Amino acid sequence: MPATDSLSATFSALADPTRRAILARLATGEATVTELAEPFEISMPAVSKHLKVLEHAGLVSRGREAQWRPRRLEAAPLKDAQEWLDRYQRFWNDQLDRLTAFLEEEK
Amino acid sequence: MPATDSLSATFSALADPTRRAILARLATGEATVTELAEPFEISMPAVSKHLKVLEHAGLVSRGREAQWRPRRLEAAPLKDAQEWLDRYQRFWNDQLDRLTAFLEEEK
DNA sequence: CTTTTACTTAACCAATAGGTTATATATTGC
DNA sequence: GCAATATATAACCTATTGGTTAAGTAAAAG
Repeated sequence: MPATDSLSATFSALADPTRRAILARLATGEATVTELAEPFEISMPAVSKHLKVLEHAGLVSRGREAQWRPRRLEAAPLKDAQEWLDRYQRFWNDQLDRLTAFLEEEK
Repeated sequence: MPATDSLSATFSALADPTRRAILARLATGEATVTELAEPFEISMPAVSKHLKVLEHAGLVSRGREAQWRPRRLEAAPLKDAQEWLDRYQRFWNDQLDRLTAFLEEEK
């Protein structure tokens, strides 16, 4: 069962620290592949593959300017991910409340 | 480079629709493995494996009651995931604003 | 038109993921 | 103690992931 749905693609793309770092870099503005690759000790093709994963999830788009292919952050899928998580917000609040109550009890 | 950090484990766990469905079920309350497996057409061991992934990410905890091992939702890691996404919130707002402005322009 | 720069694609590899069936373990109920 | 129920583990298979090196393409610059 390949995870073809969009939310799975998004979470899957976010599940790698290199890819999250790339997104963090793109949050500061457009960047070329070489610029994006610079902080990492992996090869350019490896970065290309990470970018392809991010593009497939719709998190990054590709421009063209001479021989550069500047990448841009596309945040829309992140919004979907956040909306999915929103539905669980009450649980971590509840659980924190219970923890707080318990610690209060202990005193 | 195996993704050992906690955020990667969380996003990775969320990247599968079966596991998200399990979490959704657990949001309605504790459930046994058999109960959790019921909606899916996969075998019990497959469900067991999904549960192990969720437990490894700290999203689910395991109780014991007679021969049952009821699972419970643990929402804390979801909070971390949301906080990571929070930092991008302004981007999807910005991009929506730009889109709105553009559509306004077109009229 | 050749070289340099900036990528991308192909071919390969080892490790992981997600599934299976078959076998073990633990607890309850007769 | 023995059978039934609930779950876990083992052994196996295939596809995907994340990396590599080597070869291909595209635009700019000499």
